[in-house]
Amino acid sequence: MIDPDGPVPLYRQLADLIVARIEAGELQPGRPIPSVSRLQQEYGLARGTVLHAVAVLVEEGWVQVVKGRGTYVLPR
Amino acid sequence: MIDPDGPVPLYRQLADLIVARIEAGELQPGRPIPSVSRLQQEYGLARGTVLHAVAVLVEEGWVQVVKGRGTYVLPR
DNA sequence: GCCCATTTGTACGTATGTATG
DNA sequence: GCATACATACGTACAAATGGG
Repeated sequence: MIDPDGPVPLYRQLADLIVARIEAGELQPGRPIPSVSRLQQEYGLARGTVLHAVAVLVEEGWVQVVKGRGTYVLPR
Repeated sequence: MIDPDGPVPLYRQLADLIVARIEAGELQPGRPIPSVSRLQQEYGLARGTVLHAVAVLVEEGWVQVVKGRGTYVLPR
């Protein structure tokens, strides 16, 4: 899934992966994506790296973050 | 503010700048200086460079670092 | 109102790889 | 070779918001 040795930064790879899961319909609008801790475990990444990926997704309009609750997929 | 082309290393320039802000009373004893991320943004520097500058300030007795909280101006 | 678990936000410490002068 | 600087990444710690019991 994620290639730690490739030229693409891990946070970018993770962001792309989540987008793919959204586009595949696995993660649906209005529903939360896995929590930061969950993503950390799932992909074996550090917290900072996951947060970086989420920040990218917010910037690109894929998700919306609600502090204390979760990160939600936006409608398209 | 900071001159990337001058002979003075950026971390040294930043350290001097923060000292100036302390001496001007803008940053007060017992209060935190801007975070590493904040300083990165404010001055357009890399994380490592900011950390280097903070390390200099610690060495010179200007500030005290508290992990997870911030970097505080010491009383003089 | 109070505690507690969950979740996101912020922050510092350290390390590695790359590039430049 | 060395110092400087940037980007990335992991680790850890503390803070704030939410929701359930």
